[in-house]
Amino acid sequence: MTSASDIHSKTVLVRKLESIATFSDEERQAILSLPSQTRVLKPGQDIVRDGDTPSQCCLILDGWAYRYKVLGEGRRQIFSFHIAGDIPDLQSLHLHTMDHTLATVTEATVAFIPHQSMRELTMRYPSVGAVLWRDTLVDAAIFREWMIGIGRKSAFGRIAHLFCEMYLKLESVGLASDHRCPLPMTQVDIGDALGLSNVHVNRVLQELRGKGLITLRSNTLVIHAWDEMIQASEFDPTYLHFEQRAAG
Amino acid sequence: MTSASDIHSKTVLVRKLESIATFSDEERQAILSLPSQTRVLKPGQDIVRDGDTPSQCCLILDGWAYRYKVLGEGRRQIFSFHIAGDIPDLQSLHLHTMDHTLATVTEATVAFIPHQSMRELTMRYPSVGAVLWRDTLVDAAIFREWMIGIGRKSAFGRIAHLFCEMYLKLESVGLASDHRCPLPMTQVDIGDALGLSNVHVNRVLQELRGKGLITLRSNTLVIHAWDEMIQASEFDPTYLHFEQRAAG
DNA sequence: TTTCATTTATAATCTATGTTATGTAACTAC
DNA sequence: GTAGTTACATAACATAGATTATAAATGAAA
Repeated sequence: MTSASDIHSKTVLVRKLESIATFSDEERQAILSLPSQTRVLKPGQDIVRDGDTPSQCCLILDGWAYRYKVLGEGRRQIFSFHIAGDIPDLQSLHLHTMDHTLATVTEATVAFIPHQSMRELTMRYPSVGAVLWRDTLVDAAIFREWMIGIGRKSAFGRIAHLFCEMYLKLESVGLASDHRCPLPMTQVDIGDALGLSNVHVNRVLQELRGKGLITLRSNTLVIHAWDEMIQASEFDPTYLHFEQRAAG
Repeated sequence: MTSASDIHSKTVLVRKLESIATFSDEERQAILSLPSQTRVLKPGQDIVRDGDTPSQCCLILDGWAYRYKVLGEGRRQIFSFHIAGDIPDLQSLHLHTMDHTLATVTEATVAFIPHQSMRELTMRYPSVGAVLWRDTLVDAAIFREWMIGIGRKSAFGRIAHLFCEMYLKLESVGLASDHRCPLPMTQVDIGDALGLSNVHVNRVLQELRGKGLITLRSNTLVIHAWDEMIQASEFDPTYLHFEQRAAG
């Protein structure tokens, strides 16, 4: 639990938003000055539930989270995985009733920011509001890309695509490099995200390993053959809408 | 082709946005005063293409549109169907490169509104901007719901769910009532939206008819057994985030 | 070090849905 | 009114991935 003047927690937010936009110093400062309350949560713990009407949103500072909805007979669909810098329930700012649940994958440190403060920020700095809007639009673009996978790609292509996506998301905020990244979700989680059974996820993982494309051990993914992976999964990063920056 | 002072074209936009929000007279007037250029398009015509960087967005005045992306070997994933009042490419206001294509299903009348005018509107009336943002968030909520269907529901449940959703969307803007609505897409389109082959879509339609749940003829859908349909498809309209209005 | 729970691995069997093929009905365009 | 085109319907066969079952690793807890 930290005080409202804790600036460090929002640097991860600035870093994330700067992967899809640019800010002036004043805008950056306004984001860093947002009030927030930090908390550490256990793995597998719900943060906001389907049906809730939250009055704050949740910034991930460390660890992983995911969004899901449960159906009858134990079926579950996972919509997204989230990492440090993400605000996975930013949509609750304008959709007052949650239509799904947000939960932790790993132990996670999260900062809660009051909706009221977010609204004041977007009113005072409409250009920051536009970036937050943009962030929710990228979120939607990722949903569309997942729809393509679940609807029209093989299990092999789907899993390879997810791995490429997660690697690039982590790399874009400095949490991965050299085609190596953390990947803490279970095979059941991967299946529920991609519309597959855990058994079939396991089969495909063996296949990916057998072909020498990846290593996946102790929650660490290494992609050995990036080009083959993006080709096999028809991966094109356009949909992530990263801000283009001069290389260097 | 109409002049910039054509107010009637924006009344369908106001009607649509009032299905998910409320406006003051001044806000309503500001929306009606947006400049636009109207055009009539043939069925199956692309409006904005994957890779384009449009400087306007497209308001549907009449007819149906849909969004899709094509993969290799003729595979196609449809992301959404759109009706009068929708701005299917509103996301292009903040995502500058299209990551999919928008096209007409039927002959359609559309109004193009310059991004610049939309930006000015959101700057002058932040509350209107919030409603437009909200509209893109509902769009994303519908993507999530489709992911559930494609990932975790049977073909039967998916198709029934789509029919319930389209009926409610049309009803909410006064384009349907009595569980009867237009449904102009082909069985191939339905398959590409729900991750099914056209053959299987046909099988399931026969089954829906055989059980007396629906009639579907000449692009008109009638849902005879609403309760059974929503039960079979696990349909819960919360995700559409309609503005609650006092019944009357 | 043993216990308990979770995750991963693997095999055998089954099924929902895909694929291919063909015919018919409904529109469109002269 | 006929030709061409598109959409719908149906059958036979094929398969990707589901289901069920079991057990081996792994890791946390005591």
